[in-house]
Amino acid sequence: MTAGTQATVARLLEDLTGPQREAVQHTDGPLLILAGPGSGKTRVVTRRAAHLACTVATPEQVLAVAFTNKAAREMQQRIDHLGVGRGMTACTFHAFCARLLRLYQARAGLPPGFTIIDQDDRRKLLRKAVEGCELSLANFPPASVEPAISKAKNELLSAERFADRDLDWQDRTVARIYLCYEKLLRAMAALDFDDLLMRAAVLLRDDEQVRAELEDRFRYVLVDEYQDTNAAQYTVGRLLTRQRRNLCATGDPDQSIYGWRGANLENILTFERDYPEARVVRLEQNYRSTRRILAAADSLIAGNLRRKAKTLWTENVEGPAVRIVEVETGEDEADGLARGIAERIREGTGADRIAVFYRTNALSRAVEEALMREGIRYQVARGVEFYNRKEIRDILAYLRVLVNPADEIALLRVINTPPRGIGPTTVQRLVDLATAERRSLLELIGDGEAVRTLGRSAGRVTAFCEVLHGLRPALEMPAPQALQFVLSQSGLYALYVAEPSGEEAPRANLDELISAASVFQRDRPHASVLDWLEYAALVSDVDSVRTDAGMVTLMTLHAAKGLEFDAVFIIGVEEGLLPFRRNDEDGFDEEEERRLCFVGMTRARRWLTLSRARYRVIRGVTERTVRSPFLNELTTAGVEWTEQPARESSTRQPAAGGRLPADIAEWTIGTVVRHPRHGMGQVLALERVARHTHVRVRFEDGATRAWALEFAELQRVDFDELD
DNA sequence: AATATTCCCGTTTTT
DNA sequence: CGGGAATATT
Repeated sequence: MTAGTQATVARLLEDLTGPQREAVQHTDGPLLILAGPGSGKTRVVTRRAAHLACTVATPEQVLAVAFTNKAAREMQQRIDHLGVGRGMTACTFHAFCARLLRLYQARAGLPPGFTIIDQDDRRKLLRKAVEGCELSLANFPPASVEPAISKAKNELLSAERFADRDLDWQDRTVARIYLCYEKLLRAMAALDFDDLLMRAAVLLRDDEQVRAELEDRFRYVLVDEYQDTNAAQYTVGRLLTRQRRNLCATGDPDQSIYGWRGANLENILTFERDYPEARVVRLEQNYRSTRRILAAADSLIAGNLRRKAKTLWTENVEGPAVRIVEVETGEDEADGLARGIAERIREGTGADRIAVFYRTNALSRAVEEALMREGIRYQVARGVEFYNRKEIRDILAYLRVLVNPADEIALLRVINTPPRGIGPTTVQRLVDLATAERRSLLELIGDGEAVRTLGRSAGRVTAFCEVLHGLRPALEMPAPQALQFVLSQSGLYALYVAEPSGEEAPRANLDELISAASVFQRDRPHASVLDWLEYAALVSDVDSVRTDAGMVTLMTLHAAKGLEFDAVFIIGVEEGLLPFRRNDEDGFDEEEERRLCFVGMTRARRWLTLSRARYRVIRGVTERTVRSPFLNELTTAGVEWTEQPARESSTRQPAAGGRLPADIAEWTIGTVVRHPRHGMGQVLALERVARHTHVRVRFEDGATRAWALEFAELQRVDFDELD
């Protein structure tokens, strides 16, 4: 070891605690790092990667796999920052598998230029598959078949093998749909997200040579967020490290929040059984949160049974109380939140150090409005929404057709976008003809003779074909130029940008897409349009969240994993919302919901507020809510409950001797009420009489009384006030 | 064929 | 409430 290397190694081990240092210095053999929130895991992982790269391996031999693009990018940046380890691979599982499959495309039995389709396209295809099986879409909604097929793929069950098993009628039907769906995928040379993992896993499993090559290339493999791996990912990790067994898994069972996507908590819980010789390092000291926040989070997660017991501790200060705020309505909640944030900012916390988390994206709206009213700048992490915009999908579809002529979904999308007079009838005739002659649509469109049979529309189809042909040069261009070129030559520019009466948004979105492509191309100068498409298929909007932009960040609890903020507000902590419950749902997992809440809470460094509204507008209807059981589980002393008064509102009249509802929606049949003289009762009916609403109540004494709503001396009694 | 309208659906989280 | 698909209209 040279003196320079020695100095570097010393620097990598600087300011680490005992367990951290142990993990960083571990080189050969399996390693499990059980890392609690805020325990410096990323630091350990990146230092370890760098340490490997300057002691026992070259950077090229180290592979770090993360779960999200955001995590992968952060890892890459921090490794780069350490100055050693440039040339290391850090990417998501899906990206890694996609790259693998491109590299060994022929050996994997895949067509060149295969398309990666997203959930939307997958739904469309699934729909087609259901129809192809002559089943009713009502009985087999694609959205309900999807999880079954996804699960099968996660378990490396091909359609054939799936169909081979002993199945009940329901599953046999799913098997038929699965087979048909696979046929459609093959026909359009496409893979869905699950295929990427499955095909890569199968390739590694069945192709000795490929595996040997990869094992030789990647000698040290690091899998972050191991608790979120599904069976296919688990297999990839295992197969990649079969000879050397240099698999380092890091994670925290208490932060497993992707069970709904097939993640198997068992993978991390049984790591020690899979790798009996594994070294296990526990990182339990928290450097992030105050004692009170940590204690509250710990008291919550203690309610879970399926976990590895762990003792979180910190030397940090006790800090301000964790606040639980209960308010009347979702609007009150948002208002109070905005005021709370404004106060934080006034007291000196930077806006970019503040975040609002919620269970579902739908909750962001009220918050956005309130923040706008307060004049607070914010950014919303919107998942895949950006890539679902019509204009974005349109332009990507053009590129897809160019790259993969078999991509029929993309072709059908662009054939009449912008409108060029090729209507459903013509399209149907083309599709039928293609099916009958067993030719691809694109081929057919380029066949003058076949097109001529279309009669009047023939000219338009030919014109479209020429447009496509004219777009071909885009394939040779850098991504941003290719996008520009397609935009102008396809007619999309005229449709979305030049259109004087058009909206602003499409233009801005297209601009954003092009600048994203520029950034991509700048970082990867040799990347092709195909690479860009692959990248675009595997990213989400969450990946572009900046934490240095002077803005408050709004995001889902899922997107919050791996981040930290000085002040965190979690809203909508209500039964059914957090924990989230669907009426019929079988897959409900309360422990996972609890972990989700735990993840959110442990993002906070100093201030943590959880709030809940008694009434919330859900799908346009005001509904009563019930306090989340999770709030009741925060039993530590450092938690402070607050009742926030309803905001002043012109619609809310002061009640005579009681609290009057803001509107009738607050009073539903069955609402429990208290009357100053008659005692407790329950609302029997609400009826409109002339310009008044009458409320009819049955009291404990058995009597039924009725008043006009504005004169009733009734006070609503909330569930949680009853004991 | 394109646009306007209605209606009906479902309704989480992300690669 | 809001998006998408089916239906009506121009």
